[in-house]
Amino acid sequence: MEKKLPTIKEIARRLNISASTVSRALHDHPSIGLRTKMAVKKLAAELNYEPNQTAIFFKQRKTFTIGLVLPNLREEFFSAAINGIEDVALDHNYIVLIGQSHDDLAREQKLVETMKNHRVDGILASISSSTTHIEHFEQMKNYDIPVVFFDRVPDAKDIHSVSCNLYDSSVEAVEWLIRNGHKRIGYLQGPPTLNMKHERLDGYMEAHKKHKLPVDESLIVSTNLSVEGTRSAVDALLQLKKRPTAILSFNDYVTLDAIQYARQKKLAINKDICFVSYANVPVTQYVEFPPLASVEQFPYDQGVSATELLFRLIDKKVAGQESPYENIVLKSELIIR
Amino acid sequence: MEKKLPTIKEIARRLNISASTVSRALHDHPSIGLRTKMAVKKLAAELNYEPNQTAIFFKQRKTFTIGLVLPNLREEFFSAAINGIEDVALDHNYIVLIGQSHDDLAREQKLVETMKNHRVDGILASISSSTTHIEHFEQMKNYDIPVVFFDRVPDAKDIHSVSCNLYDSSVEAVEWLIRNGHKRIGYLQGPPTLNMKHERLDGYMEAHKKHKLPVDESLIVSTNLSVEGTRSAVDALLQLKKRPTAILSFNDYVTLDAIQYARQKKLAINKDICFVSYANVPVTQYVEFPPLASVEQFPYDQGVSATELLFRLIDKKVAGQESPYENIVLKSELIIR
DNA sequence: CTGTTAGCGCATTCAT
DNA sequence: ATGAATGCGCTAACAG
Repeated sequence: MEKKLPTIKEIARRLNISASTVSRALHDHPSIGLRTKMAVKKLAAELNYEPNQTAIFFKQRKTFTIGLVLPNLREEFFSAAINGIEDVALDHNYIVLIGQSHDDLAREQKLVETMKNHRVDGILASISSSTTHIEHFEQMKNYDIPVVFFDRVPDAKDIHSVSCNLYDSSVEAVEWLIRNGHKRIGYLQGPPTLNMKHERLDGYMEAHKKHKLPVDESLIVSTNLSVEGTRSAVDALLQLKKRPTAILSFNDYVTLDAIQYARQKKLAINKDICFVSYANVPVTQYVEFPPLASVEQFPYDQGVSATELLFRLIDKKVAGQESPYENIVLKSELIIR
Repeated sequence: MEKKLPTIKEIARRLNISASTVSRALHDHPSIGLRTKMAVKKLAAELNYEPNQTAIFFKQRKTFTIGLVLPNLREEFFSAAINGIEDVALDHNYIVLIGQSHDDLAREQKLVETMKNHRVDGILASISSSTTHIEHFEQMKNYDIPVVFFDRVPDAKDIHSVSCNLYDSSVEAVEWLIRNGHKRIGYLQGPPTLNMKHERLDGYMEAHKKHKLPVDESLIVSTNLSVEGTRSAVDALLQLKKRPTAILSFNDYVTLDAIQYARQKKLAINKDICFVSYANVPVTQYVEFPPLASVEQFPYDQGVSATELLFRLIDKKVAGQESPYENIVLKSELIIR
């Protein structure tokens, strides 16, 4: 049975006044007689009247909803980011529509499309590893839906973004390894789509340069982030005649797989081979051999910052102003255990 | 600058026909002349016309949105559940509004309220550990918004739910410990709000009974799931004159904290003390001393099942039928490493 | 085959 | 101080 919620009209009918009077009374409009105002409020309370937000959204052409598109929620990095996003959104009386791309471009496109259909007021996105172009996001300009990328930011101009600068920490991480006596340091990078800014690699190079260490190209390998991809990449490093004594790797998840594999290959972790990584996810505290150091990327703060930026864009949009592209860069921090 | 998207009216105006004709043409209504139909479709394509879904939602009194309220996303259990939920939702062309209660009743209430304001078509919920009543969910009946609880299901009648039966697996888990020679088995339970069905405890008792082992009340302790809560609970067990040789504990997260604490206390894990747990979360594969066994609760399947049930309720609602309360119970499974 | 009318729930402009 | 009229974008009942 469809229940019928009381509407402003129903109240008007019962009181023999017009709907607009009811509307104004409810909004404490100054030019409403106290008597009628009281009567309206009283009846509204009795009937448990609540304005139908969807009607209001429809009229105002706003939904008080933001869309969040990200690769997955499994990684603690993203769930931490959501905490920041949700906190800011709730402060603004907004709520979050969520969608996981599972690193699949087609799914990401479908999600963006669906969110557009729902007329979200803005979109936050961290792109999938298979995202080779961002037309689906750029389309949003036609609908006046601002998009802010965070963490996994595409290599494009004319976008808004929030991310951590990994260059400095990368230099620092590699220098730390060098100071600890390592001379052959492998670099296990992620898939090309996620390496577009080369910050990690540039940092790796710079540290070598500063310490006058030659860079051996064969020490640089890639994984698509899958367990198998990581294993074969690590395998390539271990097969080398002169194998590395340390590996800088894309993120903690990859590193855990890498460490597991190295152990299977009977290497003594932190002795035969050391690992330094990115993300600094909390679960690593429970594992036997966590990376010796990891670059904290402050997911919560990125989430907060991205969402705040998005709200600035939304506010400007309703004010009819153009916004210059903003690319906020936060600092990262090397955490040594 | 507010862009103006083409509307059905605009098309009508340009073609000097009525809006309803345009609407029908776009929907391939049978009784529309081929010529006008083509003309409409052609112009619509040229203008990149897309129906304004929010208007349609408004008219149909549906939002194609479901609300998901859960304690947090950090636990892999919940993020796995979301995968199931999202997959089913997307199949139905629905999208998911998300909200984390962070185990705070007030926040849970606010989230439910907000989702109601957004007129979600249904709500999926896993209650917070501080949820002592469910009035805020029951209120949803007044708005014809069906609610399905999953995993953390409140102890109430007249609700819909999907959960795992933990009784059998609990018996099995404890019996497994007993068969492995343990005679004093501690039980580290969660907060009272999450133990309402006592399935774990009943199973624990039953296994003792079957094997004619006495149950020592002092072996049963509780944690509020915080690290400190878990530590002091474990501490209580370790302080006992006759300390347990094994502990059955609320879930893997609690267990990881418990194990960490036991190690700090210089106990040899799996020798001085063994752990068996619930949830079987994947991260445990990376840790040095995972629980020896864990009860798989199939979060993905729970998510799928709960969402399917929710859609059945939504469909019946639009068909104007009453639905009997459904409480789906899935099997759990003890996974031994 | 197509147009006219009405209405979803609300806010707002223009009258009175 | 209040009511009538209008419109947001779309669909559908009713009329030709």
